[in-house]
Parts: sequence; C-alpha cells; structure tokens
Amino acid sequence: MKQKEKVTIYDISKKLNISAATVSRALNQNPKISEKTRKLVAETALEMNYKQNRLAQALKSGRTNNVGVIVPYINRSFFSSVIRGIEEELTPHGYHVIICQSHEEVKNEINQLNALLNTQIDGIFMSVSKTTKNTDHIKKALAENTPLIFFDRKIEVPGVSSVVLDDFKAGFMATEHLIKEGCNKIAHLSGDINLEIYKNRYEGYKSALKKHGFTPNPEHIIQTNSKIESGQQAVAQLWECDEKPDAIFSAGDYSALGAIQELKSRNIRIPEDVCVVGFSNEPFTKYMELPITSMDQTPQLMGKIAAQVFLEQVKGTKAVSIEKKVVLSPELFVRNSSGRSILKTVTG
Amino acid sequence: MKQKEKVTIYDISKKLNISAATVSRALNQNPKISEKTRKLVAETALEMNYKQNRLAQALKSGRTNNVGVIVPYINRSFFSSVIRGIEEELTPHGYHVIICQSHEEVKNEINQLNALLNTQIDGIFMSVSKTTKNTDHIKKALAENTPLIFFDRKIEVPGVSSVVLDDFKAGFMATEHLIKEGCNKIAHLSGDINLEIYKNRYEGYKSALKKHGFTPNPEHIIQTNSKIESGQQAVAQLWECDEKPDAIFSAGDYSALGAIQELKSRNIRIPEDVCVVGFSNEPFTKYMELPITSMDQTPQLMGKIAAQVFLEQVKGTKAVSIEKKVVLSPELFVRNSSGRSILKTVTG
DNA sequence: CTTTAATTTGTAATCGATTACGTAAATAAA
DNA sequence: TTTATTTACGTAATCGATTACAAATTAAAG
Repeated sequence: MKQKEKVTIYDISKKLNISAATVSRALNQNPKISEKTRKLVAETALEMNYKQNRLAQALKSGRTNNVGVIVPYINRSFFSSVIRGIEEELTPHGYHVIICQSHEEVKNEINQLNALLNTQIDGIFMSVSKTTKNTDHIKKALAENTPLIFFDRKIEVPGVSSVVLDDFKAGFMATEHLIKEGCNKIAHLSGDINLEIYKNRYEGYKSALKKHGFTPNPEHIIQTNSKIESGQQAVAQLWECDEKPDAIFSAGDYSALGAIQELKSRNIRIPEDVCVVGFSNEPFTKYMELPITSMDQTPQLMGKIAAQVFLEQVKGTKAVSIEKKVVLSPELFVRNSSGRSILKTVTG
Repeated sequence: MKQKEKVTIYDISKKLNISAATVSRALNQNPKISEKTRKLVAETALEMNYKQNRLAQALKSGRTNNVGVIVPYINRSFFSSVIRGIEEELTPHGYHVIICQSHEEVKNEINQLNALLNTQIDGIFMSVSKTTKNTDHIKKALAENTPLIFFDRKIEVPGVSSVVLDDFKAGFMATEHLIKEGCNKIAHLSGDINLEIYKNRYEGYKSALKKHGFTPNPEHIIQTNSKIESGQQAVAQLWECDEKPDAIFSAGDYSALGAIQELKSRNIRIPEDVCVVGFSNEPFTKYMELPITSMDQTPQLMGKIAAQVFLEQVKGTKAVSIEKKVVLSPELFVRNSSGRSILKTVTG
C-alpha cells in the first residue's frame, strides 16, 4: 500500500528554489510577498497537492481549532440537537467538534474534561451531569484559560458563560396554562432538584400557583427521573392522595408519557378529567394519537448561541475574561393532552 | 487572567538537571531508564503538574488519537446512537470522536472528509449521503492510507471495511411477517433506491413475496422520503389503486407513522384491515397508543462493532489493507400495528 | 587492575509550520 | 551617482516530544 506522501512547504520550497519561510508567507497571504511569488507558490502547492499540516500549525500557534462538548448522553434528542447547532455554527469558522459523554457520572465528566484540556482544545461546551456538585475540575479548566461555556445544565462558577433556558419562566408558563384551562389542583412531577433546571421549573410552578391564589399541595409534588415508569408510579402515588389532581405538569416528556399511560389505564380522560403538560418537546410528543402539550427548549438554537458566545470569547482580548449569561425563552406547544379549548392538534 | 503555564519536559529536565530525553524516556516507561530516575521523574512531573502536549506528540508520531465520524445529521436517533456506540468503544483506548454532518449533501461530505484528513485524523467512520454517487473523495482518503469504515450506508469501494445491517433480510422478514399475519396485498413504501439500504430492503420485500407465491404489484411500490407527509401521500396514492393493499411495509418509521395517520383518517382499522410495519425502531414507535411494529437496527451495537473493526485495522500491520465486511442481523419488534395475533403490546 | 560488556544518560536531529530579525535587491529621493 | 527607503526574501529559532546515535557510567570478566 502506498505510503502517505506528505507534501510539506519544504518540498515546495525546494522545487521553486526559495525558502520555506517564503512559501509559508505566500500561502498565508502575508502582504510582504510579491504577487508573482504568491501566485507561483499557490499554483505549485495546488499541483503538488500540498495540504497544510494542522498539527504543526497547532503546535506553533497553540490553537487546534477543535472544541469539545461534554454531555450526559449524545443520543438524546435534546443533546444531539444542541450539538447539531454547535456544529453548524462552528464549522464555517473552521472548528471541529469533539464529543464526549459523561453518562451522568461526575467521575467520567472529570476524566473527559481533563482529556480534552490535554488535547489542547480551544474551548469546551458542557452540560453538567446530575451527580456534579463539586466544581474543582471546572475551575481547573478556567485556570488553564480555556473558554468554557455551560448550556442547559449549569453550575455556578464565576467567570463561566452560560446559555440556558428560562426554566423558571417555563415552569410558570406551563402551570399558568393549566390554570387557564380551568385546573386548580395541579400536581408537579419534578426532576432531580440538585440540577438547577429542575429546581427552577419547580419554582416557576410554585410562583404561578401563588400568583393565582393557590397553595401547592406537598403531596402533589413528586420527584421522578426521566423514565416512563417513573411517571406511571407517580400517578399511582398521586391517586392515593385524598385530593386527586386535575392536572399534571411534568418536568420531562417521558414521565409525562408514563403518567398519561397510567391515567388511561385508570380510565381517566385526558384532557377532560386531567390535563397533562410535558417538558422538552421530544419528537414523540407530537406524534402521539393524543399529542402531548410540551415546552420547547429550542435546543438547536441553544447550540448555535452557545457557539456564538464562544466565538465572541475567542475573538475578544485574551486578557479579559468575559462572562456572558444568555437566557432563552421557552415556547409552549399546546396540544390535545391539555388543550381543552383547541379543536385540532397543533403539531407545530 | 493567569496565563496558561505550560510545564514541558524541559522544565522537568532543568529542575532535575538531567536531559529532556531522559525525562521523555522515563515518562514513557522506556526500559533503558533506571528505576531511580523513573521514579524521580514521575514524582517531579506530578508535583509540577506536567501534562503531556499531545500536539507535539502527534506531530512526531503522526497519530492524533482522533477519529472522525461523518453522518447526514447527528440529531437522528439512529445516527446519534451509532455515534454513542463508537464513542463508548473508543474512549477507553484513548481516542476522541470528532463529528461532522453532511446534511445529505455530497458537497458537504467531501468538504468534511477533506477537513478531517487535513486534521491528521487516525480514522474515519461514515454513512454516505443520499446524494453520494461518485467515490473519488473516498478513494482519496484510502490513498492517504487512512482507515475508513462505512456503517449502515455504504458504497462499493475496494478496500473499505463496512458494518451494515442485513437490509435484504430485514425486508424479507418484515414482509414475511405480514404474510404470516394473513396479508397478501402488501404495499411497500421505499426510500431512495440510490442508497443500497433501501434497495436491499426492497429486494428483500420482493423476495419474500416471491417465496410465498405473490407477485409484486408495481402500483404498490411507492418511493417516499423519510417524512411523515410522504407516508400520508403514499396512502392517498395507494387508495387510488384498483386493488387496495391490506398491508404496508415502510422502509422508514416516519413514513409508516404518516401512513397510519392517513389510514386512520380514512377510518381504516389497524391492524384489522391493514397491517403496518415500519423500519428503524425509532423511540416513538413503541410509545404510540397504537405501537408500531418496526425493525430494529441495533445502532449502538453497530457503532461498537465499527469501532472494533477500526481498532483491529490500526493494530494490524500498516502495510496490509484489511477489508472487513460485517453484516448485522435485524430484529423485528412486533407491535399492535401489525400484530393481529398478539394481545398485549410488546414494548421491548 | 585492565578489558569487555551491559546500563544508563546525553546530544542533536526530527516532525512541519510560523515568525523575529536580518539582508539583499529594487526603488525613490537627494 | 550616491544615499535613503521600501520591498522581498532568507536564516534560524521556536513550538514540545521523540529517538537514532553516541558517550559515559557501571558491572562483569579475565
């Protein structure tokens, strides 16, 4: 098999009897090179099939044009969509996206982060794992002066930019929507309160109740994970209460789905008896025969904006640490699982 | 802000008054280094917080420990799951995964491929775009001696390994399943026949019909894209035919979903009047109230195996080009959209 | 106590591109 | 024509790690 015949600027310089420095400058559009030489070099490079060795360049410049993304799992609609957004925004700028999974384990998160730093990455995007409490590894990245941007799931670390959803508002909107549909005993299936996002959704929920003069019933707040079964169990538990809910606001679509399944198996009508609202606008929510109302997080936009924040950061003066906090507005897609007033499915 | 204080082997060598070569050897477990020195270096490296500069190492060795993955879109359940498999298999070996999207455009595919080759990637995994016909860009990668592995969607190029589903068998199985459910006028919603996968599914379909003594009705073969609307239109078109189908085997889950929606709107009962089988086992298929029978492609396994093929390839003698063709078996998940005989949903 | 062999470490080149500094050539000014 | 300026290009160091080759040290053998 033919060896990789790597053509270098030295090969070009030999062929043209000029110095490698001149070749380098010509290729980099350095103004101190005559038009004649520049053209000659460009042509020769083309015909010799020269390809710049980005490793050498990276070693010299300290920039790799690679960024890393750390997410719990990449095959979740939300995360893969964010990554798509990042990729599409950065590719035109010559960046490549390296992906890593933490599997929701802070241990993996630390390993992946260190591995990325070690690879001389130009920046890191991350959504912290559920088990992340300590921020030492993040501060370390910061100490190495590597731009770090949180998206969706963040943790408070001074100097770190973030792009997140307004989860408080989202929780508020979802709850208020249910109130306007005539519900007044709204249960909440929360996620892990250790994560800011779930905490904020919960706070938004409480705030909406308060605004409309309702008091949250502690029995109606149930912590779930993002699994279907967990939603089923939650309903089973809720229907043990003295006061049965007439609506469920779930902080996740899968638990909302499970809740709906359990409600149906109990012959409870949706949305007539109980309204259900999910969260994330997972693709499946709109495909159901009973399409599920859900909160959209605009993941692809989130990725694009995170990428833009990164680009600003690397363009700016290195000496100054920019901390930018972007908060995206959620969008509620009202569908049949809660839209008592709508006649036709909004598939938006 | 504090500058990146990069500790190099020279810093260690100065501190210990030994040569950088010795430091390098000590850190690399070179046997020609005395135990005493090795330990001393290891300790000093640790306390100085030394981190190997992988760029320098990569430049010297020619290996970056990065691999590239090119897929049409990363936020498709199938592709993101394959990527997850690749990532999980390669991370323990010190590799990082760089992802690129082709957006189903061969132009982008070529750009991304070249960009990856330029980055001195150690290997490339790819699923070709629908518009890929010419293989010059792929041969170029091969000429540069970069391991290339196709997964799912491949194109015949000598010397390229591949990991694919047995789509013929899948098409055959799906069709035979429908025949066994008592259907004898089975329509097929095909994908783009330019892609081998769809061609093979179609061939498998025809072969199953033939085996059981049926002749395919050309009017019952409809080319769709993988969109819901396309499935709806297909049903509309099929129900214009003189002979209405009593089953639909769709080469994609979204078109199957569209077909089901359209059938329902025409008050056609599923599975009593018409059975429907989809393809890919997208998450939503099992969440529907009428869960959809679908063919599972074991994407995560596909990714893992593709990664293993890659590892074998880089371990083997560089001089020899290994061409390995792995074919995975599909698995049919029979659900209510076609399982006339099953009582309860198989959610598997 | 030499001589030889085995260990351990140092020197310097290398990977490929970039760039500060310096010089030769070309042009403008005197 | 001579001097001053530009303009264009070359020399060599640099990024950080690896490694062929050589040298120095130690151990073994005679």
